[in-house]
Amino acid sequence: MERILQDLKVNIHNNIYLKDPESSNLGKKIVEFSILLIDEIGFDSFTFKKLGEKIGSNESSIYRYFENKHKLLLYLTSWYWGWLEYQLVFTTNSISDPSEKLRKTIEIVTRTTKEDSSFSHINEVLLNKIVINEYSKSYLTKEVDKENKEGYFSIYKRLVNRIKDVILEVDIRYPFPTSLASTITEGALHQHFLKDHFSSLTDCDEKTTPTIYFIDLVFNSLNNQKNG
Amino acid sequence: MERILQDLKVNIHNNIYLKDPESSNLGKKIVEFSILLIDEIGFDSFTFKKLGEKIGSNESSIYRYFENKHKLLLYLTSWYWGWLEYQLVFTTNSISDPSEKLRKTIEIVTRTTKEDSSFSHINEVLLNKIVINEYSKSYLTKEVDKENKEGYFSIYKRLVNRIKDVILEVDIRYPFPTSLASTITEGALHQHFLKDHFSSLTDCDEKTTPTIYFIDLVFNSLNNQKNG
DNA sequence: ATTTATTGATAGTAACGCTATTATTTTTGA
DNA sequence: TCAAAAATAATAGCGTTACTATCAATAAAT
Repeated sequence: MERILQDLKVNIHNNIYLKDPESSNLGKKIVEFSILLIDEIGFDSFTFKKLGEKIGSNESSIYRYFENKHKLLLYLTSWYWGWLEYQLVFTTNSISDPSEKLRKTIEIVTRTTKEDSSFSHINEVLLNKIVINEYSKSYLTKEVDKENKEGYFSIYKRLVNRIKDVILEVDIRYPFPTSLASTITEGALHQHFLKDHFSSLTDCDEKTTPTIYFIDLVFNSLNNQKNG
Repeated sequence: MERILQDLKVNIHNNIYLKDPESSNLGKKIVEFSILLIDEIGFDSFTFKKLGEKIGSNESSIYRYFENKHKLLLYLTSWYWGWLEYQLVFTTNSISDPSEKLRKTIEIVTRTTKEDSSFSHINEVLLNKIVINEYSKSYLTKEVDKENKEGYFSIYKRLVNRIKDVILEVDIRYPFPTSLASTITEGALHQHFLKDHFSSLTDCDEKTTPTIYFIDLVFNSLNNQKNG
């Protein structure tokens, strides 16, 4: 799997970028260092000018790859969800027992990324932190419907859909599989955020992980006689 | 209750504003029209200059009430959570049956605000929409820890804590009452957002409300023999 | 009626979010 | 290997944002 992941190129909707950042050294540096800089100063203070200074390149050159920092965030988060999706598919497709498969699925989606899988220039640990802290900002905009129609969120949607399918494999009669899938995905990010900044709003910590919480939550709702 | 709510003044941490907007006509106009304008153009495009034009007042005057638009958002969302908390307390404190109390609590927290309770100058219907679309932006910042220490999120935290207490009244042995409470609160906003913009990521719609989904989710987890 | 507080008007500044133009370097492919 | 093409860098510029400062005009309070 490690090898497969290393050779993998996440397929990102090509309207998100003006020029494919994977197609050049500068492009890769933009991606690599934008992750470091966004993690460091936050997306709100992040600018292409600062990024340019960081990589010894010019602001105007960065604009040839991405229209604006919003599109760059869409790129980074799409990459993250695509990467998670691959992990999900490769890890769970050999599991035949539906409950075991769901358990593993929840684990992959809700766990913290602990080590940089050395995927070339992309630091997945920091990218995971960025997704926790900034992902919501990519869709909480006035342009969300237009961008959704353009397909900018399709990888994320496909991921949530996969989770929904795994849920239904365990309990075909559960009435809210899609909402449960989106609750797990978004809720896990939220519990991680709370763990780091609002510990009084979560039971999760290093020991009681979001994974444990969500596995309990999900399996309590499935195969429950109340359904149907 | 209507009367009580009309006379109510939500108690907002006084470092959020420079001058209490409730203390003057201009202050009330700032609050009233900022809700309309943020709903109209979104928080990202919202500026004090535009608000000034809208209310026929000067940008610099608005700056005498709020340091910046971030603080104004904190004010509006704090007000919203305080208002919700009052509804919660007044509606549920007479309910003695814990399950019934929890059911009502979930309903209040997860439902859409349908009519403007004519609370003076504040349009709660639009404010509810603003909370759905913008609340995350108030805490997904680099300053969150400092602002949390200052107490800017205390109303929200108190609300989630109340929900946690109601959960524990139903099932004292449930191991994740705080996470469940924060999942309901944040998750409801998210499901409403999905319903409006990503219908393929939720089972909720006009008929199947977030309330129905969360009541099912919560009660499936409580009084479950697996606990303890 | 006059001090005091509030609001408005104007100006200014640094940074942001770009776009345009031209110069320089790097790549390529004939 | 040389010339054309492509990519990058440098510079400038423009409108807007996010303020701060100053001073004038009004309104409120004593």
